[in-house]
Amino acid sequence: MRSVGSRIELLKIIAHPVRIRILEELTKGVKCVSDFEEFLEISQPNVSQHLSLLRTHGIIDYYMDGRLRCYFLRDPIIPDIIKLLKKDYIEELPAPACCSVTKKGTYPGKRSH
Amino acid sequence: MRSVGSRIELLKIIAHPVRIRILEELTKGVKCVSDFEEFLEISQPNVSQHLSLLRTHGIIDYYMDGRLRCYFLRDPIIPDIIKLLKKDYIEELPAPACCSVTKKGTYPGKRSH
DNA sequence: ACAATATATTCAAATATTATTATATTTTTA
DNA sequence: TAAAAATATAATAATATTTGAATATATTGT
Repeated sequence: MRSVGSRIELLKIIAHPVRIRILEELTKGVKCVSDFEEFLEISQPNVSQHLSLLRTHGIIDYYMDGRLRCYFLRDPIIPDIIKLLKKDYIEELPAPACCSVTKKGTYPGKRSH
Repeated sequence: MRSVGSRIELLKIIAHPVRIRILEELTKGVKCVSDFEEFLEISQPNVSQHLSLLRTHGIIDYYMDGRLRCYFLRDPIIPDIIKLLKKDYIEELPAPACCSVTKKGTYPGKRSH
């Protein structure tokens, strides 16, 4: 099992608009570099850089098909994260009851309300 | 509903070891700054900076209790993310069938395997 | 073998993030 | 009302991230 620490590292890596779009596409199926180049509208070297970063972190991998590199998802947490990013939340979390006590909050003075 | 773009921004903000620990604690309940100072073992200004960042992004908020600031969770996605970070995945995603066709992949040449 | 295609790597510049130090603000107690 | 406690803000320095430009590599077609 991966540690929470390495999961945070993973979050950091994927928390980028281009990389999320790459991963979103890969949840749908295999794609090669020039497929991405087309719909991401960024330069080929930049696409490669993002793919490379994702790959060195074990998030994606590829196989060769002629001179194409066909990328695919490897880390099973990705589809769950993508799903979560699209999940609809209606409200904020309920505010805690006023003046609940924090660790230090056996505060001697008067409470302000 | 929040856009996927703003959710990516949120990911970026929370993808930091200290901030995840703060949020993890807040899923358990209200905490004040000096509570964090204690168990995070970082300086008070640094705690405040992290809290401030989380607050300006609407992820957490606080109420006053005397001179204490009692912080609590606001964004309902946080508990779900924390849960996901701790979720146990046994294997990698299944590799796609060899040589499946990408958009450009009606490749005329021989396949390398 | 040579040209073309698909992709990767390297370097540098611009920008963003992080932690530290010093100082300020606010509320409460004496 | 002055001191203290709790917390915030600002400025800085160190570091990391991001992109762009140029170049390199690898595979296939001729």
